[in-house]
Amino acid sequence: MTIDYDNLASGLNSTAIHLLRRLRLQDARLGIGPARLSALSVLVFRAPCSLGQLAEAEQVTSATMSKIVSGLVQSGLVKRQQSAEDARAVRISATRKGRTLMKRGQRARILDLSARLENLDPTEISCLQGAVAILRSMETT
Amino acid sequence: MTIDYDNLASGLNSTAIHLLRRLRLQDARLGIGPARLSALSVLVFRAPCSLGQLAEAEQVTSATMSKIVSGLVQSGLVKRQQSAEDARAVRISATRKGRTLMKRGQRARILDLSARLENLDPTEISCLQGAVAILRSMETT
DNA sequence: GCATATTGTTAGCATACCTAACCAATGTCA
DNA sequence: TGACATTGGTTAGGTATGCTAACAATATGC
Repeated sequence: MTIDYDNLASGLNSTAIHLLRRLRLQDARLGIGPARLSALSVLVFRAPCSLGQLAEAEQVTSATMSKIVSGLVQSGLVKRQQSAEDARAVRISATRKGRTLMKRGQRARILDLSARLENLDPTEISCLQGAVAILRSMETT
Repeated sequence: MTIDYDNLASGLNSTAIHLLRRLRLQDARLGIGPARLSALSVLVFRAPCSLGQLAEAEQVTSATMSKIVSGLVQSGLVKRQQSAEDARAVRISATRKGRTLMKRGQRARILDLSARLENLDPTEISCLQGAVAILRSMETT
């Protein structure tokens, strides 16, 4: 059996981009875009970290992450603090406002994507969960 | 059994954004980004269409799609033609160069994402294929 | 014929990505 | 100890991509 990897790759590209476009609409109501939300969730659900660590977790350059963080700081969702171990580095953590927004953000997702997920049967759900896990493991390969 | 829809939704968001970031790096070598590639693939693998139809297929506004198409036209990958049925409308189709690129693009994906897909076992592959199909059907819900 | 709806383009704005350049702090080695 | 290399982060410049608003041309329906 020949597996059409190209077709699958193309399908992943297209579904990913469409999914993000839909989520972008939802996120706009929170006044925050996908990149900022993704970075903020790392800080809220994992731990405060350095800018370089955050950039690595999010797979962008530190230049890009510096800008994303600046936007988050401006919105009062995260704060930059001088690192105790290294004077070059900064430690970035979520503010109370940022943590609250993540909770509200999750609520908004329930109304849209999660609601659509609820229309699926359990095999489809576990299929998606499996796909997420696979793609995650591929990220670290 | 309680399904954590929020966690799955969040996982889908995060894996989608990371996947696209990785693809963006690859696509830059082809001189085309994910949005243009997605639009081009609609024209190549489905059919030429109007700008509004393309915008709808890609779930963006016609203003956005006008810009994406302008970039594709500038790269010689698609062409705009006056519609025969409606003087307001344009008909957008892939050029030979655009069709060739889709083939070459697919080849380049083999070297990156497709290559990583090749490391997966068949159950993982069919899981991803299933996920793409599920997400596609969710798009039209 | 005229009011309204449709189609697509452009302007303006914001976000998100990159590379390049730069500076300060830290680490390494003779 | 000091010269040099590396690290960490910021800013500038540029491109792409998303939106809304405004507009012109065309199509539709009364």
